[in-house]
Amino acid sequence: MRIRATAAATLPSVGHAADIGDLRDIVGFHLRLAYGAVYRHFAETFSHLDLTQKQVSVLWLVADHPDIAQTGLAQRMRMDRATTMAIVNRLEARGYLVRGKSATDRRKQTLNLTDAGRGALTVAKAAVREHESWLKARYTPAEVQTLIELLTRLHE
Amino acid sequence: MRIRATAAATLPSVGHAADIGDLRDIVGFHLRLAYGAVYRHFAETFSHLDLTQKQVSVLWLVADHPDIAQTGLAQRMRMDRATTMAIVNRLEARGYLVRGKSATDRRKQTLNLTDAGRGALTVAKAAVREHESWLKARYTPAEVQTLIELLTRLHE
DNA sequence: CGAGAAACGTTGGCGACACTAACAATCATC
DNA sequence: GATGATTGTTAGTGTCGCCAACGTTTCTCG
Repeated sequence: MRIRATAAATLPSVGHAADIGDLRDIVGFHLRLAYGAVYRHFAETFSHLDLTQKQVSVLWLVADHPDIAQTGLAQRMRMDRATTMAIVNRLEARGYLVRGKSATDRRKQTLNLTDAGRGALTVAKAAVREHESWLKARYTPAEVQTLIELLTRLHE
Repeated sequence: MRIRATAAATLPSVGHAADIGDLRDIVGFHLRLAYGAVYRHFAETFSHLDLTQKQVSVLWLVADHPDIAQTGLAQRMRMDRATTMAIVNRLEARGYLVRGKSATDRRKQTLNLTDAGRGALTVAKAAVREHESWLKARYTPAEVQTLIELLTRLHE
């Protein structure tokens, strides 16, 4: 991700009146914009950690599921096997997790966090909480539940 | 995007029981999964057209706003100027839109659809309708409204 | 049991995008 | 009229999604 503390925005600021016509009725359009906004804020919040959403999710899942295989990760995150490889490689190179041999199935490998990985995850979780409260600030608790419920129907 | 009619999925199918632990409470996580699911379905629906969400959105917006400048597009779609360039270049290369000189401001350029672009948009809009009904099939009309409303708060 | 099918990890390649950084031309403003 | 901002542009980097193909290992089924 490589986020700098940066200035020099090339992203034109929107003066709050950009009409988008019929596009306003397209759920997919709003989903994309919302995703983009959240993605950007996440990147900001994590600029000091140099971690992406994906990377944090992987650390998180590996912590929750020791000895998980790459395929398990891929399933839970709806990722391609190849993409999973790339992410695991990156995290392994940074010393946040290690691959091991599976005892039960020699095709598989186990994934586990290192101490450094656990440390990074702890810091990352704090940042996630911050990010989430930025996000949730626009909603009542009930609305948050509704939103999660509605989004879940989309990916289940 | 380059979508083939394809077989040979490298994306492991998920057997509907993938537990994700605490991650279940993270709005951002659901948003990412939902976005991914919608993105994938969109790509499928548009495989015969070879158009991405972004490209369709740009065609749509240019049709609604003749003579719009690239900055206008970028604002409405929350895109980087550089990214906007890339997309406009692609669409121009395919003969779907043309750049022209602005009469009022010689820094700006006007964007307009060609006949081919209008034709593509017409077909694309039909595909969008199909895509949207796939998406909306999981919701009541009221829920659709709620979802749009909640998502809008995230990007406005 | 043994052969073929399936799963797992791996690699390489392509395309889409986001973001940065820097530049020239053109306004806008004082 | 000089200064600073805006617009389009190019170039580069990094993330990620998907496909294709391969070797190893396991499963399935005749």
